Amino acid sequence: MSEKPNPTQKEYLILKILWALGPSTVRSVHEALMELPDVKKVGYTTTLKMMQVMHSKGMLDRDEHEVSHIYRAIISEAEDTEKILDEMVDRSFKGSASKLVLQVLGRHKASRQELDQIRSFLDDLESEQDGK
Amino acid sequence: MSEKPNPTQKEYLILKILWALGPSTVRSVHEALMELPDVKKVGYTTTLKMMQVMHSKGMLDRDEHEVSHIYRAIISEAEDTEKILDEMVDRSFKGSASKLVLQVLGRHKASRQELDQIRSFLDDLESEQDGK
DNA sequence: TTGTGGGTACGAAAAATATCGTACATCTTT
DNA sequence: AAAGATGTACGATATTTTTCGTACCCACAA
Repeated sequence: MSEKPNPTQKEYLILKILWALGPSTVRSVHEALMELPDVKKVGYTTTLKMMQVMHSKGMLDRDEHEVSHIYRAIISEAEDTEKILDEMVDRSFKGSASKLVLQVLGRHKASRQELDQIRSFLDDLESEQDGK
Repeated sequence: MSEKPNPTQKEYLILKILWALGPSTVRSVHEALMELPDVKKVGYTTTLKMMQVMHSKGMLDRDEHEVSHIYRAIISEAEDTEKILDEMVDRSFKGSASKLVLQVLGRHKASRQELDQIRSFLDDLESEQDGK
């Protein structure tokens, strides 16, 4: 029964803005959208309609109490990230999370503090594995 | 005039199959596609056309030397993964690769060997930082 | 020679997305 | 009260994506 059509690319753009801004009016989203480089400029009603459709698809929630409605993404950025990461570990890294970790660390320099933080997290994981 | 329209969801499905199978004929891709759970069954010519369109969009490359052409994805799975990961670190984790690492490790259990592997990678990074 | 079983190409219809015009309602300011 | 500035709603149109039907090609078996 549940068909969950993932957001299209344009819809995803709106989601990202909503995640960045938090619950917002169509106006704010529209303006933020128009400021993004590389996005075609469209009229206000286009963004409005877009968000109305997303709402009817159950992607956005909205508070109609105020004159100008406040929209919020139903799926959180964290959930979205998690989903993508999980899928990536499975598919691209054949279930090996460490491969992904290595790749990420190789490409993005982390500070000494961050590295230490990871290290102590590893410690925790290991002692957990050793069985309490 | 390079407009790089990312693959749509259906197109992405085909890319994933191509990554999994390696260069293949439309027939193979179509069959693999039909075996996937949760995907609507469509006719062979649909998959064919889909791949022809992707080819004309420059997403797929093909060897027409043989009767039945062999298609391959132009962007590699690794490049795709990298792109997504980079974007994710920037946007979701505000540039902090370690946050992403922590989240991944927290959700996918890694073996002792894997953890050690990460650890030694961290060592390398640090000694690099300390200056040779 | 006449199927039959692959294949490709491709126009066109169907379906889904994206864009906009216009009608309407509410405030605020003149 | 009329004019502006903002907003929502929503039908229509435009554009893209997805799905097929059909025409054709070539090899091979009957």
